[in-house]
Amino acid sequence: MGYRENPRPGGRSARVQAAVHQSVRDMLATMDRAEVTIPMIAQRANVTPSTIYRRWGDLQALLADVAAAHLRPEGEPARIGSAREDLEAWVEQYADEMASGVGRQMLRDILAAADSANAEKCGTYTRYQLSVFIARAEACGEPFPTLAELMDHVISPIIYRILFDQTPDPHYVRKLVAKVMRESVVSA
Amino acid sequence: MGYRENPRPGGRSARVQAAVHQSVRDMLATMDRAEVTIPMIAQRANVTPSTIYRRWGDLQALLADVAAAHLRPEGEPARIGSAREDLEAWVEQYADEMASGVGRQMLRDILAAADSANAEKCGTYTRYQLSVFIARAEACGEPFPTLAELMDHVISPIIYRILFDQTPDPHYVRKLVAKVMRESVVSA
DNA sequence: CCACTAACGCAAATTATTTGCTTTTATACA
DNA sequence: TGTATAAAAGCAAATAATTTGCGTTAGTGG
Repeated sequence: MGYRENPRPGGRSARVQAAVHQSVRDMLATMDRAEVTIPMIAQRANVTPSTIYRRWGDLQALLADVAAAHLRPEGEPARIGSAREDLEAWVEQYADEMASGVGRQMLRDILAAADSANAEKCGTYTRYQLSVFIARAEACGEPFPTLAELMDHVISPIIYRILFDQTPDPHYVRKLVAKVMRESVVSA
Repeated sequence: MGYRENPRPGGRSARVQAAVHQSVRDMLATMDRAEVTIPMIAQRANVTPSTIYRRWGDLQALLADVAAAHLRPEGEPARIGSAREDLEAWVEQYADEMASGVGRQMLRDILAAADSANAEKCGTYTRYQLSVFIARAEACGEPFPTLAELMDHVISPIIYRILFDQTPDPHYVRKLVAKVMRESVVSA
C-alpha cells in the first residue's frame, strides 16, 4: 500500500516518477502555474490521474516534490579561492536562482505544501552547502562565521526578501556577506 | 464586474465578506486545513459557492485574504518602557504568534497565494510596527537599529526558522534582539 | 422615486478527485 | 529458470468541486 520514498532505480515506479516530474517541469516552463492540472500532467506523462493522486495526494504536494528535487545540490560548491570568495560566489548564485521567477515559485510550492518535509529538506541542503565552506575555512585556519550566523544573517534575509516581494540585488547580497564576515573576524 | 478591494462598509458586499471570513476562521479553528472546502465555507456563511469563486477565485486566495486580515495590526504596539524594552516584548509576541500552529498556517497561506499582494501587505505591517519603535527611540535620543537592520537580523531569521520548521524559542529571539542592539550601539 | 449597476443566487455543464476492483511488473525464493 | 507475492499502475464509475450563463436583488446617485 505505502509508496516508498526512494523507489528502486530502474523499476517501474521510478520510471513513472521520472515521467511525471518531467511532465511537471515541461508544463511549468510552458504555461502559467495556475492552469496546470493533475489530469494534464498525467496525460503528458502517459499515466492515469489516479496514479498521481494515489502517489502524491494533490497538486501542491507534487509541485513541492518536484521543486525540492530541483533544489537538491548536485555536488560540493565550486572552489575558486579562499573560503570567503567561494562563499560569496555561491551565495550570489543562490540568491539569483531563488529570486528568479521559477525559483520563487518553487520556494512557494515547497512552503505551501501541507507536509513540511520538503521544506525541511531544503533547509538541510542549504546548511550542508554552507558547512562545506566552514570546513574549508577551518582547514586553512581562515576565520569564518558559524553555520548559525550564516543562516541567520545571510540566508534568512535573502529568503525573506524574496518571499515578501523585495528582490535582493547583488549589491545587497554582498553587503550581507561582508557584514557577517566582519563580525566573525571581530569575535575570532 | 470588478470587485472593489475595500467594499463600502455596511453594504451587502461587506456583510458577505464578513460572513465568509468568519466562516473560514470558524472552520480553521475546528478542523484540519486540508478538509476545508469552498462549498463548506459557503454553506456556513449562508452564501452560494459561486459567490466565493467569483469574488476570491480559489481557496488559496481566500485563505490568504483571511490570514492577511488577521495579521493586520490593531494599533500601535504597547509602550512599556524604553524603546528597546518595547521592541523586545513586541518581537517576542510576534515570534510566538507566528510560530504557533495557526500563525504558521497563515504565513503559508499568504505565501502560497498566486497573488503576492497579501505577502507584501504583511511585510508592510511589520515594517510599520518596527518604525514606531524607531521613532520612539529617536524621540528619546536612544541609540537604535535601523529598519533594515531589524528586518534583516531579527524578523528574517525568525520567519525563516518558522517556515523551514525550526521553531524559534524565546531565548533565541532575545539573542537576536540583543545582537542587533549591540551593533547599533557600536555604530552610533 | 426611478434608473443603474455591482454583486449575489440558482442551476446546468464541465472538470477534477476519489475509490473499488483488476491487471501489470519487479523481486525474492524455490 | 519458473512461480509466488506484493507494490504500484490502469480502468471506470461515483462523487465532489469549479465554471458559467442568466435572472434577481440591493445599494447608489440622480
